[in-house]
Amino acid sequence: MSTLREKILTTATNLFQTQGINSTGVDTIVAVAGTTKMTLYKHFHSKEELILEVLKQGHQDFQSWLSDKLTSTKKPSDKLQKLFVFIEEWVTSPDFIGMGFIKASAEFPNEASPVHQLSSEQSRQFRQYISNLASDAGIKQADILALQLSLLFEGAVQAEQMQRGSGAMKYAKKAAKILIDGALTP
Amino acid sequence: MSTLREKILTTATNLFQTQGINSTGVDTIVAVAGTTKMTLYKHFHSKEELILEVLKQGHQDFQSWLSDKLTSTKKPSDKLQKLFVFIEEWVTSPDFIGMGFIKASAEFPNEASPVHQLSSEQSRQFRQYISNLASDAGIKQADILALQLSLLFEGAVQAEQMQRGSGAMKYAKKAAKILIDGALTP
DNA sequence: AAATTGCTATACAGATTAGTATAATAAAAG
DNA sequence: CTTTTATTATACTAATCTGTATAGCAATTT
Repeated sequence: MSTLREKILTTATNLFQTQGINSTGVDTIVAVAGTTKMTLYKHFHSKEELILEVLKQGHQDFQSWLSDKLTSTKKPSDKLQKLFVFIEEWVTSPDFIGMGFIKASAEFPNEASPVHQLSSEQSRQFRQYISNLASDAGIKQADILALQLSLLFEGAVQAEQMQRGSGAMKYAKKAAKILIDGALTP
Repeated sequence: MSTLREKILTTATNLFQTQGINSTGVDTIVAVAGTTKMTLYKHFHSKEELILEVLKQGHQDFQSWLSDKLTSTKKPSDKLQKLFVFIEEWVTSPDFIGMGFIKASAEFPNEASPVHQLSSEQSRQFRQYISNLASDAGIKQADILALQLSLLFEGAVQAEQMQRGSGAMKYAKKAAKILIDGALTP
């Protein structure tokens, strides 16, 4: 396993989030990663492929991290509540740089774009993950609640990126609690 | 008053939203608008100024449209509820192309960028507008409710852009009603 | 009639972009 | 020892980008 490939991936992840995807050239990526363009293009056939791999890696890391965090919580209805607690920790941690698929879908609005399609798919997967948690908690219309919670989540990530330290996720969490409690007691 | 300036503005607004801001060159804008680069640069000193003007115009149009819609509703507490009804109409209308400041802040993540700063300011203004409606309705912690409602709004606009016809705003509206009702009856 | 104004058309400069070609270096594997 | 593999370094191509320079046209204004 090449360590340079991972170095390029993490460097690109950071630059894409902090400077924008289209605004970050491959020359900048290799310079920061401390390698050359030839090496980058041996590991990734094109910039688009690099973008897609960055998205895949980021989403996988996030989902793994979240699943790990939630294993300690046993009761299904508690998991749904804990979800936003952990997400708030993540968002307010100093090394939070945003959610890949949110920025990517904004920078690639054309629905025919592979980047847009992957972003859309990842957003759908995350919503499905929440929906499964809601189902396990015995909530009837789990899909609807999952959609509403994901709106709060994505809106808060966006708000946090627009102005760091806005505390958006704190109040998203409180709103989520109201919606979850409402869905739990029919 | 030049009509070409407006033509350039509306053309740029559409292209920015459908193709992305950084992905849309001034050559494309003038070609679609049916004019030349010289004319564009007579009306706007730079592409950045054009972007800023597009944002200002879009935000002003949206706020005017929303204020007009809400004048027919007299009772303050009803206004807050009606807000999401009108916004859902707007989002589901066929000529909906998204919210300028949401995409702009994603494409210009650097906080030092004037485009990012204006986007952030417009988001803040919209939240303040909601907060004022909440205050008029007699809600105590109006700022918190306004933040939560704006998260639902921005999340839903984002979701609608990620997948048209997702119906995200419909359920954002229902979530908003729950939060508003909860805030109205303490 | 002359001058100003708004716009078109075209060509260009200078910078940046994604991606490739080629040669050299260093280390590991045969 | 020799060959393969991974990487570096540099130079390059071809396209694209923002912004400007120059010249001309057409309508309005003075």
